[in-house]
Amino acid sequence: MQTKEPIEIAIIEDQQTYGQTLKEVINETSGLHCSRVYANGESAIQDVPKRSLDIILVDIGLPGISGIECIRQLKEQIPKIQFMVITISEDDEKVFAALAAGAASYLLKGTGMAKIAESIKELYDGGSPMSAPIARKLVHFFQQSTKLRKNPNIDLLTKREKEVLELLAKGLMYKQIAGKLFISLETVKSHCHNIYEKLHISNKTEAVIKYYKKTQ
Amino acid sequence: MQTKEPIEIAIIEDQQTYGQTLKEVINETSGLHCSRVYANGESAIQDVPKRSLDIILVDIGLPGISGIECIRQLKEQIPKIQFMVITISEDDEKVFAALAAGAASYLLKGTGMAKIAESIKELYDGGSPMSAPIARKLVHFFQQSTKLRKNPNIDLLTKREKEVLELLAKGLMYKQIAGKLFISLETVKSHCHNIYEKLHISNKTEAVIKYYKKTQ
DNA sequence: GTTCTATCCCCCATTTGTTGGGTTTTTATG
DNA sequence: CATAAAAACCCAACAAATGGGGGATAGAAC
Repeated sequence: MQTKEPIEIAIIEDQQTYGQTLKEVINETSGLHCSRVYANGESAIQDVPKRSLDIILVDIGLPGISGIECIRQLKEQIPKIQFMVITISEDDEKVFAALAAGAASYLLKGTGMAKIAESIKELYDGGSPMSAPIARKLVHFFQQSTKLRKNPNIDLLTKREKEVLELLAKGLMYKQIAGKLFISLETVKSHCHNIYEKLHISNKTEAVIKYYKKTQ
Repeated sequence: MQTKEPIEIAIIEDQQTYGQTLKEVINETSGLHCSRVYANGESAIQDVPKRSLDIILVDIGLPGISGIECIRQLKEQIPKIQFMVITISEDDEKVFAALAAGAASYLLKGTGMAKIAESIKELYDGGSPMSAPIARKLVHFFQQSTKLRKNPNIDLLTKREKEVLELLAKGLMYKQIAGKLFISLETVKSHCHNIYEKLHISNKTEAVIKYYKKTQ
């Protein structure tokens, strides 16, 4: 069981002490192996493509090129490498930028070393370990982005009208909607007319815009 | 330290044995207290508003009203209650529906009891504990939803065509676009025709949809 | 019983999309 | 620089889709 290949790890961290500690802890953990600690993004971008790595731990507050930019570039070149951010900053902007850049895990500094080692394994096994507040941020983001009910007008629509709106938003023509709902073209027109009135708009395009805007 | 109020928990779970085990484990954990196990969504919806609860664990595969619907209704009535889904299903549809309905935590059945107890505390403290594959799904969703700006077709558009598309996406009519860009209606038509061809679509509405799909 | 919803119909104007021309300006490139 | 290609612009005529204004009917909901 101990004989299989260890997970190959590198670290990008400008604070020598912390980076060194991380490296030591990783190398003391069975199944994990860390060969390199890069002190900045530039050297990592230079060197990483020459190595065969599974996971890279990145601090995002680096001098010079930011950890986020570093992830973006390396992820594009070598998509199979997974990135774990380990940092102090937990402001939304950084978190979302890091994830958008390709990070799959985000831990706050302060996380215990044992937990970090465990998280590395979890990441390798297809998870996305997050510190508690980060996970919550993600869930919030998701909930916002799916919350369709921001538009109070939309509640004024009847069931049927909502159905029609959905289909409009898929790009169907009146004729196709009629076919799909087994009603006549005239009925579709009526429904749309009512929809437009209730939403205070005047055509299909605006309806679609309204529909997609609320999904923001 | 042990003197503060315990976290008040209820469970919605149709499988008696599992529900009972959960309850017992919770009540054996210091700081946690579970008074009720509801066997279905209906009874929970009836009774929960009368209690003062912090967290509800929900199985989504319930007879009758689904756990997801149950969360939606209760969350609307009492937003401060936090929901933790504990279920076997890990298909995207269920996961996303549950989170959209208001769940803040999602664990797969199979998670150890100790881990569940720990996760309850984490949830109460503002985290969003997720089983590994669920967390990864969320991250993927996020990355997709921010990344879709890679519609290669859109790069085929000329500068002017992009301008026109922008205005289409704002809901302007051809006539208005013509006015705004100081060109004739016929020119707008031409541009649109070319846009539709390049994007492999056939009308304004689809253009707007494509536009909004890529930008967010 | 009145109101709301869903369905259908007609007529007519407007908007949009297609086809098939053009001209001029800009850009690329040999 | 010359010239070809691409982009931006314009026109017309027609077809299709859309939107507005009238209706009307049946059934459900209140």
